[in-house]
Amino acid sequence: MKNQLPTIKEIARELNISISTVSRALHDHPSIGLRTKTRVQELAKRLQYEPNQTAIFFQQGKTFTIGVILPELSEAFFSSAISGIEDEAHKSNYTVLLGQSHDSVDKEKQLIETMKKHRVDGLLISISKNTVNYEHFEALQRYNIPIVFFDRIPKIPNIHYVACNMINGTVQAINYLFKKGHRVIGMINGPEKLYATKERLEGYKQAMTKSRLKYDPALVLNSDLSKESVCAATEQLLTAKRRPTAIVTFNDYVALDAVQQATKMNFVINKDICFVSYANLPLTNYTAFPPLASVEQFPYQQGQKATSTLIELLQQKVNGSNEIINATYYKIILESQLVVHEEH
Amino acid sequence: MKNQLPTIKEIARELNISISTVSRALHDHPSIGLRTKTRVQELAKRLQYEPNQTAIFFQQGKTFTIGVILPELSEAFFSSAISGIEDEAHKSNYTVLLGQSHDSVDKEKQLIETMKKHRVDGLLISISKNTVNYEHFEALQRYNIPIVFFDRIPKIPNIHYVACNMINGTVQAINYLFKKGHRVIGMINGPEKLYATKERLEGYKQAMTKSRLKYDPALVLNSDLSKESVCAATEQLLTAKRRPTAIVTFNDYVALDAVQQATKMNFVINKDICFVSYANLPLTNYTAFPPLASVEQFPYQQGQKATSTLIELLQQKVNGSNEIINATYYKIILESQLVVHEEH
DNA sequence: TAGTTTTCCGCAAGCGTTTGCACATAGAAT
DNA sequence: ATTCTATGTGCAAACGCTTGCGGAAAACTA
Repeated sequence: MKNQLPTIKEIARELNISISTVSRALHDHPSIGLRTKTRVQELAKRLQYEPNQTAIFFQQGKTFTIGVILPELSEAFFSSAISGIEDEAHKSNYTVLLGQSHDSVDKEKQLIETMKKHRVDGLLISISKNTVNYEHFEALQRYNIPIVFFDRIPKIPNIHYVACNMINGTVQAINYLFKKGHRVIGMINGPEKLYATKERLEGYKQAMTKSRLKYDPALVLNSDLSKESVCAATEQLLTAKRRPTAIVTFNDYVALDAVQQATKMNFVINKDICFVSYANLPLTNYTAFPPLASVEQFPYQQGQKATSTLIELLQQKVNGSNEIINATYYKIILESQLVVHEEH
Repeated sequence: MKNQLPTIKEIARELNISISTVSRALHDHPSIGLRTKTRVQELAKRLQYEPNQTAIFFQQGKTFTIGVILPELSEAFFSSAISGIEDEAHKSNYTVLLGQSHDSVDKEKQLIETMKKHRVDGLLISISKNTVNYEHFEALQRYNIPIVFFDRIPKIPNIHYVACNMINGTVQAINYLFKKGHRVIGMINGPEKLYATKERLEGYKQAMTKSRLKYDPALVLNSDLSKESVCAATEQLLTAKRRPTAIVTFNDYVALDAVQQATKMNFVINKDICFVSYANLPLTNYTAFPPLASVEQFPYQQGQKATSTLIELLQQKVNGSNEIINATYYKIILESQLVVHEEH
């Protein structure tokens, strides 16, 4: 009752042929006669033979597995992204090995070790927001494991990445508000060091100058995204002498907190003060005062694109001569897009 | 410039000892002299040697990988669950291979094939809501791959599972409403065939009879969770001659849709009509009229528990005599819990 | 000193597959 | 009949590692 799974060896024995013939027959190799080919295939089916992938992985030095490291699975953005990743990987018969860093650098390093051990063919990474040191990524070069970063990308030169251009989306957001007559527009931005924060600020500046409103630094506040800091920022903006009539917030959650705070301060939403944000989460359909518009960042598509890029990279590695120093790096920018919710 | 990774073979050659000695030295095997042990370990470190896991996987017939199949990663419940799974697996040095079925039976079958190919040690599954046939799970028995189902569990006898008892939570919900003075309590339930639906109904009946309110089938409506069907159900309940003053809804999203519909019909929420639901999503903090209370189902904990159970099962397989017919099946029930939001 | 134990290490098999190469058998061409 | 080409098939090595077993050298016992 060993219940051992059948191997090509058994098939070979039972048919009195060599294992190499069996292997080739199973792969439809041209140099195998039709007779034996069918005999083998039929017995294989009867025995419910399935190749032992671990043996093949080992033998081929390839696992058809891509590792994914991201900060937090339960965040809507990332769960959409991983969804796109998984779907895209599955199309090309790759599987997804998963790890979340919980925004901890240590965990991130550990995960990279694990991925390395598991000999993933490639890696998709969205870095932890505390990561400032990038050696652990570079170490992977030795192993010839390509990485494609997505969304949260490190600031080092020679990397592949997929990201969403927030500048453009921000410009659209400001222009939208401008067209609705707003002239004093505030911004509650994210943590200063984040790339995403910089891009939003950049977009803000561009749009303001283009609209011939001058850029007033007092109207742009950073927050660490906690409820407290958002409320504080909201209060500061709404009590300033140059009070904005509209505020662009770092994401939908920030917008919701800000709306709450503004309401508490007896401002009438969409009359005294309007909000526009990023993310376009489904929940905004249900809130009393959703942001007037949201900049959509297409997490699912980002995930898909990052995955297809990685897989392309992997194909190149197989086909091309091993040692072409691949001097070209993919830097893929998806455009963000303003989605307007209310039409009144 | 082959950039080949070092193997124990190289270490052996360089030190003029056998590979078995190297292997044992690396594993701190007692029968290796301290001298050679340190020599080996130092060279290994210098060469940045790392064992080739795929070789080990193959050799040991074990991958330290657990497969996870669930319907939809971007649903809040499942993204929390996977988060718990990943965290728990990581604690025991297991990795997570991921697949989402998108509630499609075919995809689910494919994924099981993939997982089988990858020789995962065990499987965690939350079945697609369309799955009625369970052969593809049973086929895994042959491979000695244990499965632990979680949350969405199939109706077959001999399985391991982790689930959340919704009966109790439902009873709590009804009692809560009862204490607040409600005597006519409606329910917008989910798709009829779902186990979760049955449990909620069961809890509803129990609580109603216990509170000496008789069970009125007209007050319980099923929905397919789409916005349309929820609105229809809401309308039907609110226009019935025996109109409920409170409604228990299948989950928070349903509650939000129902609230919208009720508002549209000029009912004043929390006065004319109250809502209680399941899930306790964070978004409910932000909505204008969140449900008064929510039954929390602890997805993260469910994920954790399912994972630790599976790992325990895997240990047993290793230790115990191979052929103990393990007649005991884990049937783990977490208790749901009512979380009250408003205190007025 | 001879026998006994302990300490340390190497040999080789085995895990399941793929694949370059040699080789056998057939029929075709000379 | 002899040489030549297809056409099939088998041999054996390789992938990197673990592990049972046997055996040499060193340490100890009497």
